[in-house]
Order: sequence, then structure tokens, then C-alpha cells
Amino acid sequence: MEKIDAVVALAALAQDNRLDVYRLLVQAGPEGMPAGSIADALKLAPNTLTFHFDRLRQAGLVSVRREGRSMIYAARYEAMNGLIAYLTENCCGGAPEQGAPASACKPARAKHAKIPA
Amino acid sequence: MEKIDAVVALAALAQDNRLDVYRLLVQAGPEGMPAGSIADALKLAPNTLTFHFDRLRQAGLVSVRREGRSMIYAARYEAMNGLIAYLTENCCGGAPEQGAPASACKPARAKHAKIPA
DNA sequence: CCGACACCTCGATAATCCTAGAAATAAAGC
DNA sequence: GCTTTATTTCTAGGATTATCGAGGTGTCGG
Repeated sequence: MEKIDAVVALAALAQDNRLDVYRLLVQAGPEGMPAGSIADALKLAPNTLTFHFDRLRQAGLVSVRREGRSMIYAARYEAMNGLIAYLTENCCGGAPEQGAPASACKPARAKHAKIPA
Repeated sequence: MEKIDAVVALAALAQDNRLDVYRLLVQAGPEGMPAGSIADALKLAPNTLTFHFDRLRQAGLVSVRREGRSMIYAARYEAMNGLIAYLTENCCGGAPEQGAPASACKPARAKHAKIPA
């Protein structure tokens, strides 16, 4: 994952309502959830919700498909994997170790010092 | 980690210059780095840098200490650990599995369906 | 075809964000 | 004490963001 993609994904998740939307979609599973149900669950106006969906979609975090009158949104797990991998590799003390518990971010001594742009 | 903390941390990292600053600090290691060196490395005006430091500090992602005339900023690794843990637990398919590769985010069937506020 | 439903697009607005210039504060050295 | 160096604070600007009301598009049932 490139830096620019990470920034976009982070920005997409860095908002109360969007984080709620994304978490709801994760819980909904691979089949996703219609926009209306999400609006009901989170008490958001449909047009406001569309705005947030666009941002999540632009960040690659969700996918959409039409089903009759409904738009079904679903979480794209690869995107979250990519983001977590980016953070682990670039913002923690180097590559994650095999033995260590998942995402153990420890201090590191500039192992691979180059900052990939 | 609470949701509000996650949103603040995500927002702090969701900006080009700040992500650069944070990555540089991670590479600098636990002792950190003086503000001036960071300004030089990233070609940022000192006052602009202060603005971004404030945001990172408010998010708990960095710490500061004075050393003579310099302000030494350092990454707080626990914060990143907390953020990654939050994303893994709340935005992936449930708790990370022991056997799985670190941060393997897989589709899940609403295992613990309650959304912690 | 027509009405009802689900959702999106457009336009406007208040709030927040990022950057930069000017001036202030803190520490070190002479 | 005065000057230099390192960084912050103050103030202001343009850009971006989140939300809302009004209106439009696409789909289903009859």
C-alpha cells in the first residue's frame, strides 16, 4: 500500500459517523447491508450517508452493488488488511515478528531507514 | 482503546505531513528527535510543524521533552499498538487469531454484534 | 402508465483544517 | 545584560469538511 492510499484510508475512518458505518458493515459480513438499514441503525439522513459512503468507497474500504431498489454496501476486508499492514510496517518498529503477538509495535532502531514516498 | 480515541488518532495520522513526521519519529527510535531536525528533514516551517506536533500529541501518538534549547519529540509506540488493536478488534472480522499471520482481517459473521460506543 | 419507495445529486452553510508571517518566550554563550 | 538559536504563540487567510433541504433518478407493484 502506498502512502497516499494510507492517508486516504485513514481520513475515511477518522470520522465518527464513518467509523460507525464501517464497523457496522464489518459486522454485517461479506454480503453487506442496504443503505436504508444503515441509515436506520445509525440515525443518519440518506443524503448525509451517501456523502460518507462516497468517502469510504473512494478509499477502497467498501464496495457497492445494486439489488432492486436498494444499494447494498459491504466492507472490503483487503483494504483494512492493507492499512493495518502499512501501519505495522511503516509506523511501528519495523516488520512484524513471527513469534510476537499480532501487531506488537515496539521501538526500533531505524532498521530500513528509507522512507518510501 | 475507546472509539473517540481511535477517531482522534486516525485523524492525527490522516494527513500527509503528519504521517511523515510520525514515520520519521518511529525510525528515530525511543530517544526521539529535535523539532529542528524534523523541520529540516521534511522541509516544513517551524510554526507549521508545531501545529502538527500538537495534533499528534493530543492524539497521544508522540511525547515531548525539553533538552537545552531543543524540544525532543518521540513516538509513543503504545498508542500505535492501541490503534492497531482497535482496528483489528472492531473493524476486522472479530478478534485476531493466534495461528493467523499478524493482522489477518477476514470476513466475519457478526460474532459479537454489540457496537461498543 | 402511475404512484410509492429507495437512494442520489445539487446548492448552500457553518465549522474545521492547514499554512504562513510576525512577534513572543526560553535557553545558551559571551 | 545582550545576542543568537530553537521553538512556540498569535493572527489571519484560503481550502476542505460535514450536514441539511429541495429536487431528481431508477425500480417495483399494480
